[in-house]
Amino acid sequence: MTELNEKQLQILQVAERLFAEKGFDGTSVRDIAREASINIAMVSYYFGSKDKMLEALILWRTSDMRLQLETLLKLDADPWEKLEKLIELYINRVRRNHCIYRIIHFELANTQRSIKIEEFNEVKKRNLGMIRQIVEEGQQSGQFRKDIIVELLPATVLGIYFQFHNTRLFYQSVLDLKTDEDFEQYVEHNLIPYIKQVLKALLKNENQ
Amino acid sequence: MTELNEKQLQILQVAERLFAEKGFDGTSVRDIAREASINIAMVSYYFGSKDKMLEALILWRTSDMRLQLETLLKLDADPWEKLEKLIELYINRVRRNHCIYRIIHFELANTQRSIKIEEFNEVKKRNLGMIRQIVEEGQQSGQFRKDIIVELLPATVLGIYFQFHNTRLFYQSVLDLKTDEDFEQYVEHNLIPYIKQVLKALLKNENQ
DNA sequence: GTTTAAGTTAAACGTTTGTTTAGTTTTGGT
DNA sequence: ACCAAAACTAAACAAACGTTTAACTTAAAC
Repeated sequence: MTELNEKQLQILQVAERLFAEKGFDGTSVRDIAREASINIAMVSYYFGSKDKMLEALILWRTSDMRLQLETLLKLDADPWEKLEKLIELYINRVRRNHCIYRIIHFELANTQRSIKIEEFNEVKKRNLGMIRQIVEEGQQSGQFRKDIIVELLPATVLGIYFQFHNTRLFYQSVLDLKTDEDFEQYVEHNLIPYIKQVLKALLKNENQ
Repeated sequence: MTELNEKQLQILQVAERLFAEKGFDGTSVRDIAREASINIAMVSYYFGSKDKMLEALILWRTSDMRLQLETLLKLDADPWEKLEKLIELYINRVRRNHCIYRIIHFELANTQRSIKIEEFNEVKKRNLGMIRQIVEEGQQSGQFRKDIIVELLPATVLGIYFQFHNTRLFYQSVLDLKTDEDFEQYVEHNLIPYIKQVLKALLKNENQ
């Protein structure tokens, strides 16, 4: 895949939404064609097959997914401030790309489907390296504790967020969040601060 | 659905594994019939349809999923000990039932599929009530801090665990976990202790 | 031993699936 | 204006899908 033209992007956008809503196997090429107002044959014409379209979709999205951590690193701020900004960056990226995240999580674990995700993993490794730098800064200044498994920090931030979304119906019932707006408001004003609180508590050096 | 006979259980067990591996839409009735060594028609004969079989599967599994929290509550132990036991109960249940959890998370969020999960939510609410009791115990003895959003504690425990599993390939690469055994060992000796550490840090009353 | 119901089967049902074909329209360079 | 390449379409393709049918076997009851 060299370059994507306008029509291809239009198809991928529709496909992304439908795959996230109904799953890859639950979405037919005809569904995509109908909603994208194109002919069924265009999928094969542009991407070769439905499977290759999924690969193109993942490739397209992941290439755009690197965190803007460089600027964060260079920022002359308190490690605690950097940590907050870091969490916000992560959550915002996930919120913007929640469709493709759903797809990747779902189809990746799918045994029979073999998607190329080396690039996806590379992005995650890069981001992990930057997190490690921020954590080490905090450790050197004595503000963060020493025994931190940095690798598990992304899983903590994203895990809490995804679990909240995946059990959405339960939380809407328990927390009395009637509308989608209520739900997003809770994420903004309660969930994200909670995630920050969790990481702060975890990283705080008690011996200081 | 009144009672499940041996054959029905055999079918559901195979279906559970395949749905978890390949998704509901990615698994055909013929796949299930082949692996369960039964005739294709038996699915419709016993359950009515493929969809109703999924409902029966979820109903069967969730009825068996209540945490044994009652004994934990009555235990005359330190709140910190109870917290540890609580986390172990949660994780162990998820590890035992990880297939049905995968299915529920992914098929539930599926827009077009309308599965009855009131019972599933009821179980979760019951469990949440018990967690609240344990937390309140710790708060009354002054060991836990007061401003805890109890509702988000299950999402924290399960979220970290699921995220670790969902991005398995990434973590196998980053943490150099070559075999399945290595992976499970890491969960046992690193991930679960980490989750305990997270919750302890979060709940600990600093003003004590 | 006969009867009745439940269990089980292979085959066929009508749809829907992803993909291809063969033909038409549009586009852009000369 | 012409032509070749690209874009696009309706129709058809075989394969796979979930489900139903009708016939057959087994099991239990009387």
